Amino acid sequence: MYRQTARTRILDAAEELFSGGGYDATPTARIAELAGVPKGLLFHYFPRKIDVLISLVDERTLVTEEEVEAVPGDAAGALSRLARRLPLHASPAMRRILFREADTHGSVRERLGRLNAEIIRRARFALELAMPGGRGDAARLEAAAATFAAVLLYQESLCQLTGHHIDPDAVAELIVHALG
Amino acid sequence: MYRQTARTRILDAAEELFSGGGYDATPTARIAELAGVPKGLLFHYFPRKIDVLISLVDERTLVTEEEVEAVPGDAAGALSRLARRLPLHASPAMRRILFREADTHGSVRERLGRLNAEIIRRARFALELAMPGGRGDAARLEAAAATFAAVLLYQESLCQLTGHHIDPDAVAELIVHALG
Amino acid sequence: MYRQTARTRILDAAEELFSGGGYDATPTARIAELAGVPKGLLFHYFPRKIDVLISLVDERTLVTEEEVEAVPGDAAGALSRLARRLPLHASPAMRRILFREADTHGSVRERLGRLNAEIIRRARFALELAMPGGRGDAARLEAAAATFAAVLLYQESLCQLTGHHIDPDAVAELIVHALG
Amino acid sequence: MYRQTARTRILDAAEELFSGGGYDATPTARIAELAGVPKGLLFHYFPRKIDVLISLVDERTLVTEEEVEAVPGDAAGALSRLARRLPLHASPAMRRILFREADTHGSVRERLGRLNAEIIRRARFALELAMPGGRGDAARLEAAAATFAAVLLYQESLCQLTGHHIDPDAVAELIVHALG
DNA sequence: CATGAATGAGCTTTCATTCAT
DNA sequence: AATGAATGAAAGCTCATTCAT
Repeated sequence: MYRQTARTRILDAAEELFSGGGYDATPTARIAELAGVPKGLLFHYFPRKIDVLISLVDERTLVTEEEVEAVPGDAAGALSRLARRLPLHASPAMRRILFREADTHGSVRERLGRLNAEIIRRARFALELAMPGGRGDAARLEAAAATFAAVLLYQESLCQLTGHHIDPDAVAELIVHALG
Repeated sequence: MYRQTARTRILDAAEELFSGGGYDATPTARIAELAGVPKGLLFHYFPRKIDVLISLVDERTLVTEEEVEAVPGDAAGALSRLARRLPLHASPAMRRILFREADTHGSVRERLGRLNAEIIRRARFALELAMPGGRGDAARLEAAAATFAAVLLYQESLCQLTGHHIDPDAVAELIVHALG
Repeated sequence: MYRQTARTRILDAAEELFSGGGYDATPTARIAELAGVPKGLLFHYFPRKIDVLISLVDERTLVTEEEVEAVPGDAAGALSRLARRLPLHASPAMRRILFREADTHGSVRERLGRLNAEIIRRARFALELAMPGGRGDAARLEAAAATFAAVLLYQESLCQLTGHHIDPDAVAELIVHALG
Repeated sequence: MYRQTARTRILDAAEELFSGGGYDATPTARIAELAGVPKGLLFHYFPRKIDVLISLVDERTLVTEEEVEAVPGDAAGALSRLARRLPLHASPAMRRILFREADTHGSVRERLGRLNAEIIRRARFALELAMPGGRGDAARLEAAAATFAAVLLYQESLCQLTGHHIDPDAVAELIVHALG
């Protein structure tokens, strides 16, 4: 009746519900209901509840690790671009799931770790290329990259939890200035 | 039989278990068991499960908001000191609970919000006092304070989730350099 | 395993137990046990315990409100027939439940109210038709109908609670005589 | 601290709560709370919960069984007076308890049985004395007395449950007319 | 008498998961 | 693949009752 769409609709429903109320607080029955499929079918596609989360992260979250070109001399611009285009292909809902359920299952944690590493790598790359002459030692550069990654990763959560908004562009400019 | 200790032991047990497996994944029965009290007694002190979490945050978490002295000229030192002494009186376990269960209940979120605001306030204060002449505009100072707060708040989670360690002292030095 | 019978067996068991010990004093576990189904299945069909009672009243209690023919001149006979055939399709057990749990839930109360109204309507109809000339004013006729309804409704409870038996036929004859 | 009032206040509270929500639905804790006494004290005065109900019925319900004078010739008046002054000394709340909890415990049932018997006895007495010559045979007189008792006992419940009001005076007049 | 912490059996309800069709 | 009834362990919570002080 649903052909290949049943599985997709289950994942759609789970994405919405996990992102809203959290994995633990979402019964499989509600996922099936929202997906419009019978409860049994859910377990046909995903033998255990955790498999829904795992598949979600596996299939709807992609940390892009390809090389990026950087324009020497415009480190701030490169960081801003990084902020606007996280190396993460994922819907806002999936992002929330990724951060929220990081300790629910290893596969989620692993994905988040990869994302963090990739952001750091790119930030480091941008800063290195952009600041010729290697002013500022390696340790400071490392701290700068890690700081930028932390801000990017938690900016959204922080805003949601504390109401305090952080402007990534301002942080980018700040960091570049620190290394300039 | 337990005098005034039963309630305390329940909170002790909850602190340990919530910090370990999370609020949702911890049955009240296990809390009681670890506390060495009958299940019913838990509900004598805490009518609903969520009240255990609320009391924990209420009683074992204190965001200190008193004024702090700052030494003009040593902004990096002030930030380092802030990092080493968060304006938060709480055990490591309670800290984990605070960050992890922020979306489980409003009272937890509120406490985390207050903590964030207080860190930003102190960081701003330290930076303002330390950099005479007001070099660097207000917006940049604001970004610097918020960045430092984000790093302090999530440093521990980040390390736990991604394995990547951030050195707050290095970040402090970086930020001060940016405003210098 | 049970086909369409599981739900029926649950209602059967509930009917027996509610009628015996009362709604409040009957644990859902005993209903399931008597029905020979697992506890969980009861909540599959009836999400809350009260839904068992509501369904019971809804499905196993019918107040028939169709018109009735009355033989002019034989009011006592009509009332006796009314007593023997209450406009209520329900087992003796369901009758007991109806009277006993009237304040447990609105739906039970509503059903009992409808039954009372219907008995009064029929009694009035029988008396009106049977006594040509309208001897006895309207108020007396109304009191007669209400009295007969009260006796019919509570006759069984009264007997059970006080041990005192009332003969509806004698009351019918009495009432007709009063209006004669 | 309360001297002899504690026990009284417990009974007061129980009377209010039993009459409102019913015996089963009233926790002993709420009784103690409303009475303003600690839970333990309740069980000092009443070892089991049911003892509260029993004491209530024992002490706050009195079926008066003394002789009554009847005025020959005014049966309707005698019945009306009986309706207005039930041979029952009890608050409206206690009345509700008596009818509602009749199957909760034997002592309540017994009291209700005594009340019913006494009403029948008085109604019979009034009718016998008032109608000289013994018109109407004994069986009809018996039915008349029982009918009047049924109406008096359940009039209040009926009104509460079905919304239908019965006027005892009209029933009195009706019954007397039936025997006249 | 007075107190309220302590006790544990039992309650309703939830839920992931299985399985026959 | 599709269906939803079936299952039972476990959850949160209630409550009459006990008891040490």
